[in-house]
Amino acid sequence: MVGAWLSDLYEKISELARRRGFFWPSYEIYGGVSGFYDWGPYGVLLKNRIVEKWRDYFVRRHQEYVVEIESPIVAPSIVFEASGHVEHFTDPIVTCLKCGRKFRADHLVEEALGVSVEGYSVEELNRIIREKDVRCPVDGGELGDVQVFNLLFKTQIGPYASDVGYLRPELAQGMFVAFKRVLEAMRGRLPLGIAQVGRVGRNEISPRQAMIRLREFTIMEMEYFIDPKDPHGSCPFFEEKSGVKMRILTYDMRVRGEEPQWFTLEEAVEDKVIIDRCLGYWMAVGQEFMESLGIPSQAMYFHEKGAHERAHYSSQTFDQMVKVSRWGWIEVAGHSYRGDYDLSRHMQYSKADLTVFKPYKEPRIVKSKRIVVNKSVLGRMFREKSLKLAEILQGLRPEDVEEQLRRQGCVLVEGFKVPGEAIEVIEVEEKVSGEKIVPHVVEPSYGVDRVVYVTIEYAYREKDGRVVLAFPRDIAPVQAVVLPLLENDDTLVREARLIYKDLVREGFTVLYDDSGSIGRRYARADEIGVPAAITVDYQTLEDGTVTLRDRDTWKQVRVDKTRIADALRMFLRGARLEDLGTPVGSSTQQP
RNA sequence: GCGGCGGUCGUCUAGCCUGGACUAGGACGCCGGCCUGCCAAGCCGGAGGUCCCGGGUUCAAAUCCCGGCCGCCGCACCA
Repeated sequence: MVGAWLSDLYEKISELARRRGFFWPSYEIYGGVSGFYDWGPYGVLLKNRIVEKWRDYFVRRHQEYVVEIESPIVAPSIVFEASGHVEHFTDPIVTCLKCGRKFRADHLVEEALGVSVEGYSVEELNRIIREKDVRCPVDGGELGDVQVFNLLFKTQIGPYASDVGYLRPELAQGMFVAFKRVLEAMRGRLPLGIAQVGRVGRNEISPRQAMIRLREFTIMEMEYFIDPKDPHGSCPFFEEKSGVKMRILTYDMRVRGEEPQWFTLEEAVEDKVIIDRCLGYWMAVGQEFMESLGIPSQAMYFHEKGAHERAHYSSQTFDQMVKVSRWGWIEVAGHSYRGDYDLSRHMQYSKADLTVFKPYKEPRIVKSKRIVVNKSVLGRMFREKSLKLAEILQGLRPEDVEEQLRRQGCVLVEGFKVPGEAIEVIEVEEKVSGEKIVPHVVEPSYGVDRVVYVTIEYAYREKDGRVVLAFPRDIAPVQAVVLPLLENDDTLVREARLIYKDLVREGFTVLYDDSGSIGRRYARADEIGVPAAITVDYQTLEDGTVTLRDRDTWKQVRVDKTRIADALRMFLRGARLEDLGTPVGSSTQQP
């Protein structure tokens, strides 16, 4: 019974979503294109509130260290060459000419021949397949040529075809490329979190599962830059969350066939289940963030990826999983330890200095040797060769120069003898006040569309044959509905319109509804998850109070209309209904 | 991309097998009016359909055939 209910929960939600305007497949009037979804009016409101909640948990509460930026969707190809996506986001695929099935060419060759072909080019894979006569593992059919599937959306920047651009498949590169600027703006200190919310594109081969797997979607992501040698200083808020409990399934546990286990953050880090304090901290924040959206902690766990399952940049990754009715456990976030891979690669490709200066507590005196070239002597001796020679001499190791001078009184360079009077090695004392380090990065990255979907799924209730979306009050797309008890009484209608306008002026997202019976209107509002209903009735005309109804209990209290905005604000923050006014007797069944 | 199943007002669906009387019917929802003193009540009226798209067979196609698109399931894929 429960299974049957669960299995069509997805159907019910997509039907509701289309009917009431939460989401639907894009380009419907042209037949649709898979992998693209529109968010409708209430979907956008809900999504915005969830994004705002994420900002609150990840950015605002850590504003001393975490800032948000926005960077472009399109990047020049070099960015994704540096990031490794041009190389690694590409799969070599072969098609069986007999049955049409597609396979990863490298996997097939490795399985068939038992040798590693990692890093082989398409041509090499093709040659091996022909030489060794690798065939379709299903029906033994001959294989076609190896093709390359790159999941990056490719485009062109400006009028020249040679200016290749790509749509970003993740936000991270935007933060890495802008790292130097943001660090400067944040006065050069670590730890530094750079967050971003934005659209990305991945040209999936065959996306399905509604908005669980899309070709274009929104990510909420943070790159948290730390000094790897200072695990404690990198996570100054660790203690606040050290008791947060998370269900974790490590790779080893998975191999042994075990179930996820509960760990406090502190245990997980101490037991080395999580390799880094910051990684663990942000997982704990992520756990609380998802719980604040109404996802129970039992319906979540963190799934550690094995070495071969991880992305090319990661040394540990946990997927944050949430259970949904139709597809079982799905990934809503990835929590990765990216090390210094990305910054190092961008330093290499851009030649920019992306290091962070880490001051010592006390400046250190460092003695070092330096080569001093006497250019006037050198110039007189070697004339036009002297500039070139000076450059080479400066590049030598001081110790080697010293050694040569001591042994033979001169330095041999390019076949020339440079005598002692033209070059000497001196010892200098330098005050060094710090060192340059390449920060490591911890990355929590959320797929917004999936998060919104699971939020809807966990908010879905059926009550007396009616559908209620019981969103947590503070993320409900619409916060209140204002209703005159009867639609044909001008006095009630006028009063309700005034209250509606007042609430709009106060900054709330509010509906006004006077069409149909009061019960129908409550039901309509419940269906899109409006947490509060404010009804103007005949008592309002007498004593100026209105009723405030709780979507989840259907209980009502009377509140003075002049205080309704405050009461609503408190209600949305989680105040108990009973504390906001005087109870209305069970009014539902009165004759 | 392969295989299976499916696609009809906003939504859910009847009709399809067995081609024609289908001017594609119903329910819910939506809009307007009446009624209604608190949980999808009732009455009247109304709007709303490329029967997924294209081609074919036929005197005649929502219905049969082929191709495509989209969806679901399985396989493959998912840095």
